Amino acid sequence: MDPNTVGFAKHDHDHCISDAITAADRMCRDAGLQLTPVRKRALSILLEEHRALGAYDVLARLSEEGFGAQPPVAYRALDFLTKHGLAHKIERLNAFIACAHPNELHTPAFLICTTCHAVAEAETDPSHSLLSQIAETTGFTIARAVLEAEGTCPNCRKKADK
Amino acid sequence: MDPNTVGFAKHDHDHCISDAITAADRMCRDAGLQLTPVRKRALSILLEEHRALGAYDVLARLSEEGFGAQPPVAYRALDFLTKHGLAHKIERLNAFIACAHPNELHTPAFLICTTCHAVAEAETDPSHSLLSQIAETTGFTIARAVLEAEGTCPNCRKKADK
DNA sequence: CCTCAAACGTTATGTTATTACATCAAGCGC
DNA sequence: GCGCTTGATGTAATAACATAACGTTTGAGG
Repeated sequence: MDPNTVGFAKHDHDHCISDAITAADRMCRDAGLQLTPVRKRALSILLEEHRALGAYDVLARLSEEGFGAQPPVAYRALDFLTKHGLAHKIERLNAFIACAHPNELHTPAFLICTTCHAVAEAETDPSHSLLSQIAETTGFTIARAVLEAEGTCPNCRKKADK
Repeated sequence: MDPNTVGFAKHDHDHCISDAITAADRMCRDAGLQLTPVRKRALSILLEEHRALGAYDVLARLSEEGFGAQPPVAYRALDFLTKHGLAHKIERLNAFIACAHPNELHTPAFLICTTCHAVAEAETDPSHSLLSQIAETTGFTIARAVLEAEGTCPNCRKKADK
């Protein structure tokens, strides 16, 4: 995909990467968390794409750069990032993506384009969310939600219409 | 879990299995689909539980009964069932569950109890669903959606409160 | 300096899923 | 009936995703 799209819209990608790293640094400092070299590098690898990368894709990049070459190296870094809201796992793809809205407390929804494989993170309104309604009527207590949609992004749809 | 619960409420389970098989039979006949022995048996295996079973769990049961013992045997049967709305894949669990509302066109939402591992299928209102709102504002065309919530079911919550 | 906890590395293994190819049976035109 | 195609099944092999277990390193705090 075009690396200059996010949320299916153009933007300054280099800038968005460095901003995100800076924000992650501050967030971790404030929270007393260690954004170690592997973790930071894993995050920046994810940030370089607006699509989801498999753990082994990330691992390959990390090991090229002198980090460990075994799966736990990648999984531990990705666990850290997802645990602290710096990245998300896309269950449908068994893959990971950098969080587009760190700092904010959120239940993200993902839009996965099956044509160009871009993944956009959309904010949801927790108050009248689908799932909280269901939870209310059934008495189920939600701890974590997965909201993922597959389909065609606006860019790919335009191209297909031609 | 108690096999007599679904949607976290008691019901006549034997009856619900045979009803579902009958409905599947008719549906396939009407649609010109072949509900072959492996496929029918895979469906009934899923129906015996109100939790999600891994493909290899289903495979083990099938091979015990004289069907093939290799992964594609289970995956093909499960693909058929999910493709035609007789079962669903729970992405969070990499596992499969019989559909609780076959025939009806639906975008199901799943409530996964992390204590007893029961999985309930809830119907969603497609009209003011979260995701269709997002789709509208972004121009994304949704082909398929995954809605899954993890948490505590009413039964387990009651027990925990004691 | 010592201890503890967290991070990191590696080996080994477990779990989930697919590719590729052979066989078999039903439907169909001739 | 014969040969063709199509869809279903079976098997072997492998790919892709993920974790367990254990040793080493590092840095903070007593």
